[in-house]
Amino acid sequence: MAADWSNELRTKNLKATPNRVVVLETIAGNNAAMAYSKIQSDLSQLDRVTLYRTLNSLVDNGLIHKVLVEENEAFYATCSSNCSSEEHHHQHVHFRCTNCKEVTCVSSQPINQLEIPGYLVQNFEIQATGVCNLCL
Amino acid sequence: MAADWSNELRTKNLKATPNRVVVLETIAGNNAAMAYSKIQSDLSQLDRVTLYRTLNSLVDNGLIHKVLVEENEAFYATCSSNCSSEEHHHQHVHFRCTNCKEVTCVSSQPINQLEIPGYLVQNFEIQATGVCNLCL
DNA sequence: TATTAAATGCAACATTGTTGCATTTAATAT
DNA sequence: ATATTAAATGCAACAATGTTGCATTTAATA
Repeated sequence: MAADWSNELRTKNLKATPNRVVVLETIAGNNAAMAYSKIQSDLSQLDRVTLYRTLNSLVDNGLIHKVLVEENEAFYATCSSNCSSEEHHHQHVHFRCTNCKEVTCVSSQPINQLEIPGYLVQNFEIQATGVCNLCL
Repeated sequence: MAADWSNELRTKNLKATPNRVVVLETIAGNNAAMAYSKIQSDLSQLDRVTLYRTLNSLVDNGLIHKVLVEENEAFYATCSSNCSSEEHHHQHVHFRCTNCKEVTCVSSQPINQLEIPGYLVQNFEIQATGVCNLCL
């Protein structure tokens, strides 16, 4: 996606600090969603609290999204362009491969809208597990 | 669901200890999926490590399932009868209400199977956010 | 270049995850 | 009813992550 993270940050009214840019570059440079522990070890020079606050503000402002899988650890991936501070729209499936353990955002939109009678569905996401294309 | 948790436990080859029964009763007695912190405070007499191991083993053996929402905390709910140690099958949506903050398992099956070209999908679940029937 | 709101780094503490080990207990055989 | 045994428990201890406050630094702007 966006190579110029500084501009992306300013578009979201966030200061384009070196820390934020390197966090975005790190996550975007990962082929799959990136585990929190890997982000932290790859950026071990970065203060832990700063990373914590940076990730939160990037999620809050629609630049990255947080993927929760069955295990405990959170994964992060950069957002497509239609996310904002108000809402994250992900027309993809969060797929966790039981073989290689990678978590990838698969661009497949089998459902465009989820209807639940009596409920107002504002957002939804699908998490799938199985074997990914590379491991098959 | 099952009122006789002792038998349910033995069916899954787990010893029917008082601790496990009270954990199951507590979670089942909650109208919605129960936040970990609430489970712990409701069962504060229970050793924290025992609760941790109990929850894990109940999840592993298909008696409860773990629901992860966008926030950090895990929620737990009892399983329907078709779960096992091999696989959790949940023909429902995990719905988090942005108003009352409750996480409920909504029995709606808008999709029976998820197809992703090139991938083997073994299991999937849907997490939705919005406004629940009680808050509308 | 000066101003200022935001971001950072550090200390400190809270919560939850995790393992090892000695003790207790549920299930089973006798 | 009792003995046996594998599993469960409770406790200590430590690791990882979440979270806040505050003084200092810095990016954006005037």
